[in-house]
Amino acid sequence: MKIDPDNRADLSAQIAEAIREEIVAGRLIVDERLPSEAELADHFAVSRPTVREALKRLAAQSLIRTARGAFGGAFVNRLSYPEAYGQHITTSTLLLSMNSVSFDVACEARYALERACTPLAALRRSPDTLATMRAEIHRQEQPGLTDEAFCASDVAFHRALVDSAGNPVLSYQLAGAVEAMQPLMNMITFTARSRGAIVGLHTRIADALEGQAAEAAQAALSELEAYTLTLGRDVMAARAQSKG
Amino acid sequence: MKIDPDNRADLSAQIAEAIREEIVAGRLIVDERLPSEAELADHFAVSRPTVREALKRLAAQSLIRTARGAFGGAFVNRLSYPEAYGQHITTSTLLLSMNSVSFDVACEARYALERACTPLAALRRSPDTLATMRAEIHRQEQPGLTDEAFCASDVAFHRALVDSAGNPVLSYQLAGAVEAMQPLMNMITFTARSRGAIVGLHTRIADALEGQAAEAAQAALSELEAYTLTLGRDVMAARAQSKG
DNA sequence: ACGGGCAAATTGTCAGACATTTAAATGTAA
DNA sequence: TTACATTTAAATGTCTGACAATTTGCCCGT
Repeated sequence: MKIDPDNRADLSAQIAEAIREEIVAGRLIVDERLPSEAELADHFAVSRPTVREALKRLAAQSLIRTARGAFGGAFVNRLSYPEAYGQHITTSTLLLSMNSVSFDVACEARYALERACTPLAALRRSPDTLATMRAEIHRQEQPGLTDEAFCASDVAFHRALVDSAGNPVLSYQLAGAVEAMQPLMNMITFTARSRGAIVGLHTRIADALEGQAAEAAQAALSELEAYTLTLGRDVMAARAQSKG
Repeated sequence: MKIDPDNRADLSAQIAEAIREEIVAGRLIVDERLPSEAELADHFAVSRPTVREALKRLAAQSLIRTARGAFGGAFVNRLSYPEAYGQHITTSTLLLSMNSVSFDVACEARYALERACTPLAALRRSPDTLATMRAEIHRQEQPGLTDEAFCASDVAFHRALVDSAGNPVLSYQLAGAVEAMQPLMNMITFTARSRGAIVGLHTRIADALEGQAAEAAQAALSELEAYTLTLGRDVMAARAQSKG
């Protein structure tokens, strides 16, 4: 575990990278304790603040956790699903918002990925995820719901759909796609008419999954994609017009 | 932008979180300059090293970049696709390796996601991505190839397949699934016979995409999934036996 | 045997200083 | 006037040393 003495990059970045490689390569295993900050400073021939900056970088990525006190220190962290979810969603959301990704492209990606789940979801859907979908549909039928709350419920419905596939890796990968769309969806004004159409398609999807009809679920999902696309395009067109 | 004075968590973590929220909410926009470290230290009533630790946390997530010198400082970073790719891949790889995800589950997720790409890939495949797939197939036919190099080429082939869909958001989301499988795939010993079978299926996929036959591509992909699964299960069974 | 307090180890935070880098401002010469 | 060299100011990068807060284990007295 060494750093390049004539590298001009930040020492703390180099040290963080060196330790990260040890973790990724499996030479530092989960729950293993790293040397103390003083020992690391000695090893890399830098000061303690520099080591600390490196450790904070790793902590920000959930690669390590720290504990104070005797027998405390920095430990290799077991990356949990919730932590990974959070990081993935933050990154995906920022990637979309900062790179002016079009509504069309984001929408296409999201629905393509969701369609990938439907065969598995139809096979394995549980009473639990079905109940969640029904509950969200019911929420979406409430007339007093704000657009934002409607969107949030929409995300919850789609997450339940993805979770129905019963594959945590799939759920993790799709969390980014589904959640990252929310800011874009939030720009849409949902009329009573469009809400009705969406709720109808959600119901068709839930019914299809309950009846284990993968094809029907995919068809409804595709219709929902087409409908969402028209809603999004209307918003974008209106925005473009008000700008120009 | 404030921090809770009676929060027992690390000050640097609180400060990083406060700034991150400003960025995610869009109140700090891309390329905007943050106050200098001294000013931030003053604002949050902490010392400069504490502020620096917070900034390093944000830098580790590519949320900010720093520049030295006059008119330097910390700037909100535009999250680029390559940066997001890297973070996503690291997180996905560690998530799989640290949570003892079974070969079956990872394999199922990966191929389900790839199948989601094939309709779009058949529609939009470019000469460029087709050439990449052909080149990787050719590489995979070389007899002297190590198992590791074969795996790396396999990943490159599948990435080209995903990129064929021409949707950068889709490519980004799938990068994690495809790359994170590599360590698991690296445990497999590829015999000449199994390599031949895989190359054959790769060729069928490339041919199908070139002929814009989405159905045929999906069928070949499903066969590849089934074959990969048997290879993986053999390895896992052998491992379990040597252990017990 | 049990509980309380003490010591040690470790991270968290602070203060101040110096080094390094960068770009703008300034000065100088052709 | 223009081009180039120098100075200067501002900012991050790094170091040193110190103290605070926290946690654990151990010793000691009851």
